[in-house]
Order: sequence, then C-alpha cells, then structure tokens
Amino acid sequence: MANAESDIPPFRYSSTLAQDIELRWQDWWEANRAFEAPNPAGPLADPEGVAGREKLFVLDMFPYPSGTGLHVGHPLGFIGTDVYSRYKRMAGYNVCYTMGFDAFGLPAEQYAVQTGQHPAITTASNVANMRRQLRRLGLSHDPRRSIDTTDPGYYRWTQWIFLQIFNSWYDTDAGRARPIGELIAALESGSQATPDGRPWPSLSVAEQRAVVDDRRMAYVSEAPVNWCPGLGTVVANEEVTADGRSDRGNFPVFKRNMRQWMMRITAYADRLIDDLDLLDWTDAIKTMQRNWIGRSDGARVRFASVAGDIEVFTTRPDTLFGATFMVLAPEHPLVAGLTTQNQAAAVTEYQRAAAAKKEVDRQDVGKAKTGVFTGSYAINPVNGVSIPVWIADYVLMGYGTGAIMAVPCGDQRDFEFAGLFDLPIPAIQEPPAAWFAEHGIDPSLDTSTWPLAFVGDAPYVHSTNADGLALDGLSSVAEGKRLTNEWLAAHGCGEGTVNFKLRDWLFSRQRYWGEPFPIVYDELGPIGLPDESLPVVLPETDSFAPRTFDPNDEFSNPESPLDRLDWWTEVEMDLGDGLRSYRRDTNVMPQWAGSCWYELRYLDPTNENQFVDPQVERYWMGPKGNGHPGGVDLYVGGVEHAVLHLLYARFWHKVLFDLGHVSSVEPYYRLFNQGMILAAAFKDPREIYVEATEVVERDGQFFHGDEPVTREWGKMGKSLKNAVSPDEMYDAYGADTLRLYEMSTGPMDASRPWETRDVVGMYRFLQRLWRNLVDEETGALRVGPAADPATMRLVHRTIDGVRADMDGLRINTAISKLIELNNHLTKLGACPADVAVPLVLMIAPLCPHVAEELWAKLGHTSSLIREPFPVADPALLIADTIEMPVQVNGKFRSRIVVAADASDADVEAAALADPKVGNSLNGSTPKKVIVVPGRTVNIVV
RNA sequence: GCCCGAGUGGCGGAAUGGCAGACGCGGAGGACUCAAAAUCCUUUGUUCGAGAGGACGUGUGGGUUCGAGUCCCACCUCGGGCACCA
Repeated sequence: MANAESDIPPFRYSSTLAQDIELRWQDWWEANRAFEAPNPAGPLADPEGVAGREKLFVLDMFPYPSGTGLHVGHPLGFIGTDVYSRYKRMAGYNVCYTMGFDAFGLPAEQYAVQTGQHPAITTASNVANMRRQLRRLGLSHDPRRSIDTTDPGYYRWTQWIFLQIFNSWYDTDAGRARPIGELIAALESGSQATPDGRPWPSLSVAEQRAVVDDRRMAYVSEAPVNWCPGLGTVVANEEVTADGRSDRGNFPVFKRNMRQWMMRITAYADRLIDDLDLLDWTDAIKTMQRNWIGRSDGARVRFASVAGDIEVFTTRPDTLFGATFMVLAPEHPLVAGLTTQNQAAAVTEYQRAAAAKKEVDRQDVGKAKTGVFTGSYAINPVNGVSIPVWIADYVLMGYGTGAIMAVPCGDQRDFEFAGLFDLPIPAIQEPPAAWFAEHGIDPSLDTSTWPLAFVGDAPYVHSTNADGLALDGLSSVAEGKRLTNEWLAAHGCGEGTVNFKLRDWLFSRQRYWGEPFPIVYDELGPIGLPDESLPVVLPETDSFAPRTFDPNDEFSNPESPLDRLDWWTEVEMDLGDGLRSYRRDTNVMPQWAGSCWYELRYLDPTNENQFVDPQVERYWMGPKGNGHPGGVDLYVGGVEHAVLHLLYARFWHKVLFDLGHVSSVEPYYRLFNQGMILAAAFKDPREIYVEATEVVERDGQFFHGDEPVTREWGKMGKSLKNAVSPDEMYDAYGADTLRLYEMSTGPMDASRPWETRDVVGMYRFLQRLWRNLVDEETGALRVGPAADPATMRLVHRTIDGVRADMDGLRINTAISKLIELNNHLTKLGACPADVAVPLVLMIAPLCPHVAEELWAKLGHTSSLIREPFPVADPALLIADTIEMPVQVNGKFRSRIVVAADASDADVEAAALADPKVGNSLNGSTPKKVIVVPGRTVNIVV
C-alpha cells in the first residue's frame, strides 16, 4: 500500500498528470486569449484576423444556470460543438463559438422567495459556478462574447426589440411587418381605411389610438388566456401540457378572459411553415413545427339561423351537400339565441356539465360522443335544406369558429354522432369497390350498411343544385373544393380560407424575475418608451413572489410583484407633450424572450449603440449562397425545444428581418439535436429512488444494501438520484478522457446510457498514445524512425477518414479510426517521427490538453489551435495491391490479393485460381462471374 | 388512433447494396508481482469439430438482387411527437 505510488512510472499518463496538463493549458489559453474570434468591425474588430478566412458560427442552446451545477449528462452537446469548432478552426475557419446564460426564470425566483436572497445574487453565483465547470472541460469559447440575459446591458436590447415589435404592424398585402409610423401615415392619407370606414380625422384621439394599437405586432388584448392560480401567473399555450396543467409546477390551468400582452405570431404562420424548406433541420423537427402551426386549407361557410348567421370552418367545402346537421361548441355565443324553450333545460345542463369537465376528459378521443339539440335549425346555403343545430363538446371553441357543419358520410366523428342520435347520413360520394371490399361489405349508397365514414377521392352524387354548383360525376376532391369555394364566394355565403392551430403568443407574466416591459400607460392605453429611456431596470424589492392562490381557484386574479411597488410604477416623464404622470406596465416578459435573439448579441456583445452592428451581423449571419440562406451555421441542442424556443426565435428573427435589422430570413440554418445521456436509476420496493452509486449487482439482480431494487433508465439528474458529477471524472481520469468517452459512446444525435465503468477505455487509449510518444520514466519525447510505407498509408487513410467524420459530426467513428492508428503504432513500439505531427494534430480537437502538451514536447513553442489540420496525400490513399473477398453464390469463401489496377479478367482469373474457391466449386463450372472492381468477386454456379 | 424514429454479441455501438460485429467495455487465459491493484500481451457472436474447416447468425414473415443489417411489402416490439383540430 505504502509503495503503491512508486510502482507507477513517474511520467505515465495518470489522472494526476492529466489534471496538471489540463489546468496548465486552460490557464495558457486564457492568458493568451487563444479563442477570440475577430469581427470585421467594431470593438472586436481585427481585419487581418478576418481576411482570407471563411466564417463559421457554431452555437449551443445556452443553459439555464441552475444552482445544482452540471452533471455529466449536460455537456454532451457542448463537447460536440467544441470538437467541431476546434476542428474547423484548424481547417482555417474564423469560428464564432461562445456560451451565454439564459438566467431569467422561475427557479431563481422561487429560491429568492424561500430565502429572501435577491435572484440577481443567486444567478451571479450560479453563472460563475457554471463558467468554472465549463472551463474545466476545456471548451474553446470566446469569453468576450459571453452574455447573461439578466444583465441590463443585455435586456436593454431585449426591451428594444420588444419596442420594435410593438412599433410595427403586419402588412398582409406586402406580406411583411412594417413600422407603425407607415400605418399611421396611410390612415392619415386615407390609403388605409379605418375599421368602420369613418374618415381618420373624424375619429377622436382615443379612437385613433385604439385603431393603431389594434394593428400592432405586440398588443394588449382581452383574450382567452391560460390562468394558473397555483403559479399566480398566466402561461402560453405552449406551456400547457396535454392534460391541461402547467408545464412548470403541474398546476391546473384555466381558460379565462384577461387583458394581457400578445404577440402576433399568427401573422407569420405561413412564412414559418414555408421557410422550413430553406433549413437543414431533421424532418422530425420540421414536422413538429408544421403540426404545431397546424395549417389547414378550407372554407368559411355561413348558415342562416334565427340567431343570425352561424359561421363554420371546414376543410371539405365540397361535402356541403352531405351536411345534415350542425354542431356548436357548448360555449358558442350563439347557443343562447338558438336554444328553444323546450330545449332550454337540457342545453343549460349540458353546458354546465361541459364547463365542469377538465380539458383532459373533453379531449379523450376514445370516449363516446355526447350532445344536445338546441331546438333550432339553420339553412344549408347550397341546397336550402333546413338542418338541426346541436351542441356537443367534441367541437372546441378554441379552433376554427367553434362551430362545424356535420357531414356524417364523410367524417368519422360526425358519422358516430349521427349514428348515436339517429340523424340522417346521406351518401354524397360513391366510394370505390376496393373500399367496400376492404371493409367486407357490398357496394351500396345505403350508408346504414357502412361501418364508417368514407374519406377520399370518389365521384360525387346528389351534389348539384339549381343555382350553378354541379359536382356530380366529378371525382377529384381538390376540384370539388375549388368549385364550391368559387360558388360560395359568388353567392356571398362563404369563401375559401386558411385556418391555423397556432394562436397568438401570450407574452406577459405576472412574476418578478424577468424583463420589465418598456411600456407606460396613460388614460388611453399603452405607450412605448423612447429608446433613450432603456434599459427599464428591474426595480429592487424584497418581495419577489406573485400572489398565488389555491391551484383550483379558477376565479382568482393575477397580482404581479411589480404591482406592489408604487414608487416604481407611478412615474412622471416627458414623452413629447410635457411632464405628465404615467403608470408603468407591471408585467415581465416570459423566459423565452431572452433566448429569442441571443445569438445576435454574441456577435457584438459590447455595442452600446445598436443591438448588433449591421456589418458584423452580415459577416456572421448573412446569406452565403449555394442554398445557404444565412443564419447560424450549426445550432446544437435538445429536441425538447423543437416547438417553443425555435418557433419564438424564428418569429422574432423574421420581424427583425422585415424591419431591416438583420440580413437572414432565418436565424438557425443547420439544427442538430443531440441525444440525451441516460443513466440507470433504481427503485426500492416502496417505489422510492435510491442512490444509484450505492446499488450493487449480484447474480444479475440489483441490491441496495440487502434490499432488492428494480432498475430503469432515465434522464440523468437529481430526481432519479443517478447524477454523476464531472468533478468525479476529472479526479479519476481528467477532462480529456471525459470528452473522449462522451464522444465515443455513440453518434451525437443518439441518446445513450452512461456507464462509469466504460470510461476507463478512453483513459487507456490516451495512456497508450502518450506512451507511444513519451518516455514514461523521463518524460522526454521518444519517437521511432521514419514510418514504413504501410504505416504511412494508414496515417493518410486515417486523416482522410477523420476529416470526413468530423465534417459529418460523426465524432464517434473519428475516434475509433484514431484508436486503430494508435494501436498500430503501439505494435511498432513507438510512434515514427514523421507520424507524430499528424497524429497529435488529429487528436487535438478531441482531447486538446494532452495534444497541446505533446505538441510542446515535439518542440513547438506555441499552441496548435490554429495549426492546419492534416491533409491526406491522395497518392497514399491508393495501395499497389488490394485484397478482395471472393464469394461463391453470394457466400464468402476466400480472399485474393490482386494489383490495384488489375483488369476484371485478371481478377476473375485470380479468383478462379484460388484453391479454396476451387474446393467450394467442387468441379462445377461457373455460370457467371461478377467482378465489382475494388470490392468483391462473386462466382455463380 | 395518426405521424416520425429505432430494433445488430453479455453491454455501448460500427458497417457508399459487396468479408456483419470496426472501436470501446465486460469475460477468459497469460506476463509482471510474495500477492493484489495498475499496466502489458493473447483471446472472445453462437454452434459442430481434436484440427483443418464447416453450419447458423443483424426483431418476425415474405420479396427484389449475382449478392440484403442496408432496398420493397406486411407484421411485432420499443422510443418520441400529436391527438375529437372540423
């Protein structure tokens, strides 16, 4: 025991040596400002550094600086982007790579509520701790560019962008946002009409303000919002889970009408869908965004009734002749006017029951349909038929118009509903024979024999009226829709339209730890503050909590912490018409605000006059041609942001583009979703998680002490008690080993289990690599004589393969190629002198610290971070002779060695001459011989 | 229910339609050691065989092909997303 240390050679690559090397080089990089990426202009300008180098903008989704610090599951993506950035830097690119902190949000606020400590203090210390942990990994960030969303120097520009959005409107004719001043000018000149057609000058000031405010991209609206009494704040649709609870805290959420800030993201719905085609993202993410936006093409149709026109949205206007009843959502405003005396009791009872139901139960697809007849009828505009109007909770007030026309023969839900309440189901299309066969019934237009509704292209029947709409015989749904839409428009009872699931973005929160709105109110409404008054600094207080309520108290009202600060909310200022009193907006922005544009601030983090210098922005974000529409070149992050962050950030970016502040239409050109690190978690018989490190395996069973436990795999973290700290890994192996391990366990986009016992493999690799170059007794460089031709060819094949793998972010296979090369060198006894340089340069992006140390031992006095990455010599990629497998009837039988440039005939002859092949043929004559040059020979008998 | 992914040794995973299992872990054997750890070397898909060598083998069943883990069809399982969206 006492002598254990002395057995190890003094200069073996051990964890102590690794730590010494790593800390030294981290200090050196910092002292020498090694990773600073120059800008073409502004404070970070270095025209020489920019000249002649292509730019590359690599971005990680920035983290929330939590108090618990990092575990080894967090930095998977960060290591990946660092490897890529280091590789690209060596390949000659000017790489912008840094890290910021998304530091507004609930945890810091909740911690403040509990402890009374100001969230700014907790945030600062969490950020400092996270910076330290990330630095220890050796990430090659440009520290000058780092930002923190809670810094007034940053959120000043978040507020400025809010004002840009507030001070703009969406011009649907131009298809883009424009400054609000241009709308006002158009209203004044009369080229834009007022909503009710009165001339602009005849409107009162209040009316004029209201007209303009209603058109703004950011607007205050009395609208149905998600009120969460348990959190004491409203939340966005995107933050409500499928079962109607809050994303954070899991409290019930209620739909309530409240005055809140909204962002007109729906104006961009089409562009947000269409521009996905420009992007290098996975189809999975694009599909999620498309589904969320939920575009559907159809028509609005108006049915006359005693209570006025009932407007419905339908994607199948062509089936209007099959509409035999209508269904309204129970909350629909026309229900009261439609309900007859006879039905009043039943309708009221149904409405009450529907209101009491939770969103979850209402949206349960499996359950049987329910509904009540209102007693009234409406007129089907295409055939004048009077059809009953029902209410049912399968129709949702929040989608379309909250009312549908029911076509039971062509819609499964309507089919079920009609069956249940004995409503007629006339056929209006003649389904093909195959459809009847598939469902095992005889072809018939008697729908009582049909097991379900028919949806698809098929000839129309009974779909012609006396008024010029004739679909009978037509068998194209698209054509049927087109003709119907034309007819509806011509007869003034409807028109083709597009409907979206996407709602406007609820943008205000009744909390403390967020960006204050740069807005004050006078008696007429909100007024955007002038740019000079930014930042509107979050006021100091010691009372951080919003008023919260019983989570089920639906009728409580929000009260934000800022509401209580009269000294702050009541202001006197001169906004151009003399000193007057105003009241500040007491909401704060949602946490998404700061992450909607942070990549732009990385580019020009210290600019006091602009959120980003246009020249700098164009350099890093501008369109590059070749189908690259501009934007971040590589954005890496978790799939959990597929909808929320990515949709909001794209929206802000498009507004900034429309207003001429940025040069690319999209912020993130290439998106890469890294996988998660999973870890085994163990539950005892009481279903309580136990500390994973304390679990032992015996005979394939797992035990915690003497108690048997069950294993499951989950996201690494505190709640599953399975987190592994990077500090443990640094102590046991060093950061280079940890980096290699995380990168080697699989492709970047795959989730993979963490196995602490596997980490040693990469440690051994580094140890062997080190030993191939360094004398373990003296620490001196130790290289062998020049490489033999076979070794040299292997080196160049490795260079070629590693470059391709790095470019394709296949870091795991790049590592195996390097291990193979190193294993070959191990057999040689030492690394040949002429292999040392390319070897060290190739490992540099992966394990930069040990690479720097070896580079120094090779006699260099400076860092290798900008040394050119090795380039393969094409001549060495081709061998004189090659080995080819020979198959007989597709089964591998033997190998032959032939000249690389041998003709097919020569290869065939060599294959047939091989004794093992002869055995397999066993005297029979080949019918055919297939030679795939350079690949294989297959002999068919 | 619908839409995406993915199923390969004991484990993580590799394989432009062309030698399945690279690389790593783990296992086995050996070297060093009084011994152990660390390190190094050999070996390691299953199976038959003393061996040479053979058979089988990428979730299941079909198909295309000289040749299929890879392409096509159907099914099963797991993971993710959406879910009465008219």
